Amino acid sequence: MIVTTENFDYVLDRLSEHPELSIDTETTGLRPYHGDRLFSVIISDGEDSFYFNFQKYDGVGDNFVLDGRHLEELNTLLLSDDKRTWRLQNARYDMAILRNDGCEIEGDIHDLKVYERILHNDLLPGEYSLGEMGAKRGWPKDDSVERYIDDNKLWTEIPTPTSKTPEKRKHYDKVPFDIIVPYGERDGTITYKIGDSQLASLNQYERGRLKKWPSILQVVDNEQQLIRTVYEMEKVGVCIDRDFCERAITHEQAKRAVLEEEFEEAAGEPYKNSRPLFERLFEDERDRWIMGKPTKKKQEINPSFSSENIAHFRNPLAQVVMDLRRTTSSEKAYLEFMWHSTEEGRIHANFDQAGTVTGRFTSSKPNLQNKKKNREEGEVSDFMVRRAIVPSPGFYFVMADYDQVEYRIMLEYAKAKGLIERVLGGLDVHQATAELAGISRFQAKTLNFSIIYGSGDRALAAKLGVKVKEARDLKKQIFSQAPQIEKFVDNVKYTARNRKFLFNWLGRRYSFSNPELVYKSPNTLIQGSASDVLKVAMNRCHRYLKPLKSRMVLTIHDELVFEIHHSEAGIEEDLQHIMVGSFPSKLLPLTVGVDRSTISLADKE
DNA sequence: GAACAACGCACC
DNA sequence: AAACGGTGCGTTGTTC
Repeated sequence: MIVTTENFDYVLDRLSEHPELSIDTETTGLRPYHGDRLFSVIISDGEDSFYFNFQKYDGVGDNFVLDGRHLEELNTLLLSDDKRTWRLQNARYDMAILRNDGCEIEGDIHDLKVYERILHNDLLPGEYSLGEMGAKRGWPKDDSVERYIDDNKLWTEIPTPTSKTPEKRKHYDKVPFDIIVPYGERDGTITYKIGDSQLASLNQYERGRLKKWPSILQVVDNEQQLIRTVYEMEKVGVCIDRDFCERAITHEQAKRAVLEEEFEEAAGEPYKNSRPLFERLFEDERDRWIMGKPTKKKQEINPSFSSENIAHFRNPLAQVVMDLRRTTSSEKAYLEFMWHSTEEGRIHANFDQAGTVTGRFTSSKPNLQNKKKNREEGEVSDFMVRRAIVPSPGFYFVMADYDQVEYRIMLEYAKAKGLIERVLGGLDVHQATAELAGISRFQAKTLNFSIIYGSGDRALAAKLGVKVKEARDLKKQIFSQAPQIEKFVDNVKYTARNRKFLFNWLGRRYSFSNPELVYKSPNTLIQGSASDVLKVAMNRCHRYLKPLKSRMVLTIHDELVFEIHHSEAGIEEDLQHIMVGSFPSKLLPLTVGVDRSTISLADKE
């Protein structure tokens, strides 16, 4: 029902009785950190959906339009009870939007996507939307608003500096009242009902759980806390050195212009990153082409023109292509930073804790987890992408990362005594493998990765640059010295194949209903275990930092980045300690390396 | 013309 | 017997 100025108090009273409510907002756009605002709030109690409208419409009576004072009142409901559970889809988004109007939610957050990942971790990426999750449970998708926007072209195409395809911004606030209201109310009801269904599934899991299996409730707990942790982290964001970006863009563009000219001169046509073009260009050295894998749809096998492969071409244009790809990608990264930064020069990227099967985060808009590190010597250029991210004034960066966390967790799982002893003695894990098996560190490292990634002998041989048989022998050699590793991998696969699911140390569940994908199970288990170590650590660090000025700003799979306030210098030791303690190891404790980085620009001057 | 597939490249 | 894991985002060419 629509909330009016007349029934407002009654509705608020009624809602305040409920320990569980769903909440959703309709907004002017999808960018809460770039000025988008809510124009309605929908709250459901399982029986009814209440549409709070804050926008004027032609032909809609004034009593249907609530104002700032109503929103303030509504906020008292949001804040009233820290025991209430709020159900939301993509909670951090609505929380950020609500904050723009001075509203904050107290209590527990039941995020549908987060729950769905924990409970039914075998859906396709697109199936964690409200529409799909509802449709799966028998409540068909309502696309009336999307359709209206499309049919009436209620969107604007905004050109972006990083892409040829413009961004399509939809104007939800232009959708007529009588179309948006039932749609909003329905979404509210479905949000509530999906929440019910998820709680039922959770109870079922717990009832069917055997004593020896870890409880999925630990994962639920940790993920629930994590929503607030990530919310705060996104709110802080990171500081961008925009002057640096601008200089870097000029630099990269100049470089690109020279290279493009060079390319066109030699090739006789403008540069394009195109397979057919490369096939023509490098025609006369077919003998050096590396063929790829058969494609999914058609059984085609195409040559690969990746930089790794064309590096061995005779034609000097190969180098130009490599340089061009590198330059454009750097240029894009800086442009992306400029595009996503706010007027204050900050980026509030999106960190999705439910974005992956294993439990890892994804990062987008922009993705801050794939920015170039420039670790090779001689690769030092005047500009490095990560240098565009700087500490806020008054802070310095601390980057804390787990040392070879996945391999260490595997040793712990496998109880690989010989290797563990060597690592405890101070060797890094690859060196330990090398010494135990009597091979080079490079060979050991490659092999370790192949175990963790579940790669076959052929892929391993390709990486090592040897024959398949030699790769197989090398593997045998290591397994004979560290039989527990082989046993661990076999056991995991055996369980995945026969029981069809696995738990990691915290209780996260992984399905393996498709036997063809069982080879991934050791990787899933190890990668996922490491991801939960980091997620536990994130909550603990966040709690530790709460009374302080210092804060967590980034999470990159096995690394946390903090801004430490100068007045709190030294607390990185505590954070390191918290991170180490977040995995309950019995044989091989994790270790965490800490790097301190540049003081902020403002402090330098 | 939009949607999809395939690829390339950055990260862990 | 054999399968190299998990991501986001850009371009290009193909298909509907």
